[in-house]
Amino acid sequence: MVTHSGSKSVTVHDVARVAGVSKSTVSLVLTGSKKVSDTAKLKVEKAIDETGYVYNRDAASMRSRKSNLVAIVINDLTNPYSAQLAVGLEQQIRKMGLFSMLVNSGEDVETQNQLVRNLKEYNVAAFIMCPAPGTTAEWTNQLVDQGFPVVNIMREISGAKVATVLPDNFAGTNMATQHMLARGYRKIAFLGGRETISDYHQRLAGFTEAMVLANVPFSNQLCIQSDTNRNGGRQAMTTALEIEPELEAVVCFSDVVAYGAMEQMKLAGKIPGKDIAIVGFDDLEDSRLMTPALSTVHVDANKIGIAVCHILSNIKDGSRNKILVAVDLVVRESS
Amino acid sequence: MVTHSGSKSVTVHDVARVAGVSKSTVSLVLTGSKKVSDTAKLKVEKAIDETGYVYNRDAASMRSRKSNLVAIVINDLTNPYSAQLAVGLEQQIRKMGLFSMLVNSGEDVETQNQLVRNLKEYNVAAFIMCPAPGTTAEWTNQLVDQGFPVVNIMREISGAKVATVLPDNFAGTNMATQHMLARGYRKIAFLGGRETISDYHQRLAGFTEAMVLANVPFSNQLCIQSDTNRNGGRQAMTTALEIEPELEAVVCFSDVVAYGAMEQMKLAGKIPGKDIAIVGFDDLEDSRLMTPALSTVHVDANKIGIAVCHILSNIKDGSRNKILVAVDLVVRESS
DNA sequence: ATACAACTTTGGAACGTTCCAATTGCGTAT
DNA sequence: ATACGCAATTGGAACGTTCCAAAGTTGTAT
Repeated sequence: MVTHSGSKSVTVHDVARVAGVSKSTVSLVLTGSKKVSDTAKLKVEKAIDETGYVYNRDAASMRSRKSNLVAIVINDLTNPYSAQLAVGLEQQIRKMGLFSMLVNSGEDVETQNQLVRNLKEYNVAAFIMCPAPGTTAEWTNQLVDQGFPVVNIMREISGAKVATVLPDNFAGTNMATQHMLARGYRKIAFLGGRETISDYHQRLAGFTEAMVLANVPFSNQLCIQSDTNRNGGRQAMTTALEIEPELEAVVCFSDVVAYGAMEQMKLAGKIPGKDIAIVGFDDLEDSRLMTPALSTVHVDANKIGIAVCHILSNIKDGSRNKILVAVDLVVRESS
Repeated sequence: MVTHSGSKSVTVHDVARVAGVSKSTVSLVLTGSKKVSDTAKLKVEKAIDETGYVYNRDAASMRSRKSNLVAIVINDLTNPYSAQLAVGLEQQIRKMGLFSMLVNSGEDVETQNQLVRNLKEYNVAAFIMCPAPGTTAEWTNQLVDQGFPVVNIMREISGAKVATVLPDNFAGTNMATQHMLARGYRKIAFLGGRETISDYHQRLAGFTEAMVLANVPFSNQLCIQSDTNRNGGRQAMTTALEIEPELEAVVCFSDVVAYGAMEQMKLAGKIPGKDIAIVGFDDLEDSRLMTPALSTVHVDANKIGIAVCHILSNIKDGSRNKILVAVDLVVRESS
């Protein structure tokens, strides 16, 4: 409980006195009201400069019962894609004239619970959440029922009465897999991800549908779950090569998993992009700098930010729409 | 300016009525005062549960002129080390019973300016800043003079009257370089970083001192500046090999730069850790998963968090102490 | 029983803003 | 000149909390 700034602060009263108007007029200027004369506005602005006044949002938010503080609750900031997404969201939200704060749940549902409990006390205007695994529909709905606008991103919680913005996971892996098939590969594995995360199912489905439609036989054994980090990618690749030594291509759950898989491929004496084709998902900055440059499904963080803001600006409680953000396949050297 | 939660909220008055005590007593319980009887405390806590009361920090913060909201202003969240640092800081701050919010300046001093201006309005208790390039001492001092506790991290601004927490940059590269020298290498380059960032000088100094003390001649030409990202590492490595084709070892400004350098080495037909030894700085998660696993200077994000919190808890304005956080050399396969 | 200290509890004022209803100012039509 | 409408301005109340000084409740020593 650190003490706040020092000195007695400058208030609207002080500004009013200096400007020679009433505090109400100052308030009107501050809130950008149309019904204040230009002369008054000028006087007030001058007085604000002279006095070094700083707006007190706590007081404003308490009186007006409004807030322009949006909380972004991210599942894991150390995941490069999450970080990229967070940055994109932040920018879009600021463009809307709102202010965003970021907190990190670290994929821990209890931490997430704590954070949200605290954030409620800070009177946030809305929650943008990438929910930690284990987040229930009940919990989410409770938050909504308390009157907080909530938008979920990246992960879907079935039964939750919230708007959700997702990349088109199905289309992404579907395109990627079709691309591999078009290249003539038949022995294809799907690496990484876990059943506990909603997007896993969608990405896996995109893969299997492409395989089935192309009449290519494949084994569920070659759909290998793993942690969604570099190490997970290595393990999944190891397993894949044990099961199918003649593997021709892999479709990965994410770029980070692909990085691990490429690493492991090299250790096994296979050259990625030559002996085994590989494609990722996310299109991280690093992916075009890999050797070989990684083909991947590009997900535009800004588009997600825009979609979220769109929902935010015309939210009504109970709106449960789902927005799929289009993705593109970016073909590079690895496939 | 999104509208806040819906319904009329439950206040201390409501809790007081249900508990059968006065609002003052409720307030005492909420603030964890010692001078309230156990029976009263129990009644109040029960009433809080029953009514679903949520604390209104805006009101509290306005009246008490205190805040427990700490702003962490990060230079670039998409940089993995910054992200790791941010997460570590967040955890430590929460352990102190404070709440932290994260914002990202994206290395842009104008954005940083905007963010801080906004954050002041939110009555933050303190700023923890990794200042964007171009942040001046005047600007920083102004913030301090306005009464805000400020702690700078990672980057030092000369002339700024603020506490600063830094990894021991000099010792880090010094150890790393000594390690290379002990391995018998003599043709050593220092790759990455830019003069515009304060820690560049310290890390470079650690390198040159080790070289000089060992009586190893070296050329400034082999201290090659670059962007501190993967691409920068590639470019720096390219230049290094042009200047000195017989290069034996490289000390890198950061792990990310080292990643790029390793990439480029491979493209040039050199095997990292075998043909050319390489050491990084930061010790990112990924570094031990590289092939070869990257030797690096380990900087403990939690230690930095702890140091920051230490400063925060006994800050007095004008305190200008500088804390160097100890670092360790982690030797892996790459050297 | 009374006095006193120590501990608990309490109502009213205050924090800085916005909302509201009322008032002022001003130009135009009567 | 008077009345009217419209725009601009204004003082007081209110938001939900904490602070403060005063009052109430104990328990113990006289």
